[in-house]
Amino acid sequence: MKPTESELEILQILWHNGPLSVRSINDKINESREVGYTTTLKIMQLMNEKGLTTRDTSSRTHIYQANIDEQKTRGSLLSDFIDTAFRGSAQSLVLQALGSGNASQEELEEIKKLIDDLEHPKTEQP
Amino acid sequence: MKPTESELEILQILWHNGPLSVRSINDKINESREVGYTTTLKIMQLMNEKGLTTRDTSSRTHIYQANIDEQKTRGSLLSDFIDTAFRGSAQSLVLQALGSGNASQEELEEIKKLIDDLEHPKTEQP
DNA sequence: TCTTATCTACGAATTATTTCGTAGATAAGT
DNA sequence: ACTTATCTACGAAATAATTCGTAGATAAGA
Repeated sequence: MKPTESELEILQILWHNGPLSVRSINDKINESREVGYTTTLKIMQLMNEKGLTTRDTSSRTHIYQANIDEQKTRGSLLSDFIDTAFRGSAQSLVLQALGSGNASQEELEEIKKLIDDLEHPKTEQP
Repeated sequence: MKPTESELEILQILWHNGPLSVRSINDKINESREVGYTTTLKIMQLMNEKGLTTRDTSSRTHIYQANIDEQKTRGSLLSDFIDTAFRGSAQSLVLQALGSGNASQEELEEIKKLIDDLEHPKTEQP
């Protein structure tokens, strides 16, 4: 259920580039680190068995696509991470993330807006 | 340099309970999951070799204490996590963390305050 | 004292993940 | 047609992390 590091790396690529061949994904990975083609192939075959991806095998070159939702996956990875690294406190995590100067002025504004929305929820529109 | 899951679990216990024996730590771990005593012992011996902890061996029962800083460790785990799970965007992480209803009213207020401080930095007090 | 409990050290088995070589099939290029 | 490149599948080695059994030393309890 929880993707490994390598699997997550591939999922990110699929989420942001749509369905791709093993070759394309391996090329993208190799932009940042060196990995053999068959390594990537193997991992993607395993991902498929696990249901993390689906693939189109109608042509010789198989085309893979993500089969789990980006938001949901991020969500469960995050709550896992909050538990193990921040002892369950989302607040500590947010304070640390913002405190270390990781966000720009505009981003901070957006976050404030989100908080306001959360604090004063509007009734749903029809 | 980067602690494993088990190591992090132990570090959390040390950070929040001060120097402890292997027995104490193993007891604490067993409150949530079952693990043999020598397993914990082994991991702590490895942690010591890696410099994650120091220990007092003056009595037969060795007393371990954390040798890396909680804030710094959290910080580097977090930036790692933001890179791998949120493609480098601290903003996305914060929005997700707050959006999923993980924070209380008071926590949201505190976060807003922090943002205000970040946006309007005061000159340092002497 | 002697028996039992507790502790460390060590080595090795187990499990999970990543890595890649080789073989066989198909397609592309000449 | 034939030679080369590309693709999948498979198996197995390499690496990393966790798990625990056993042995020997020391302390505690009867």
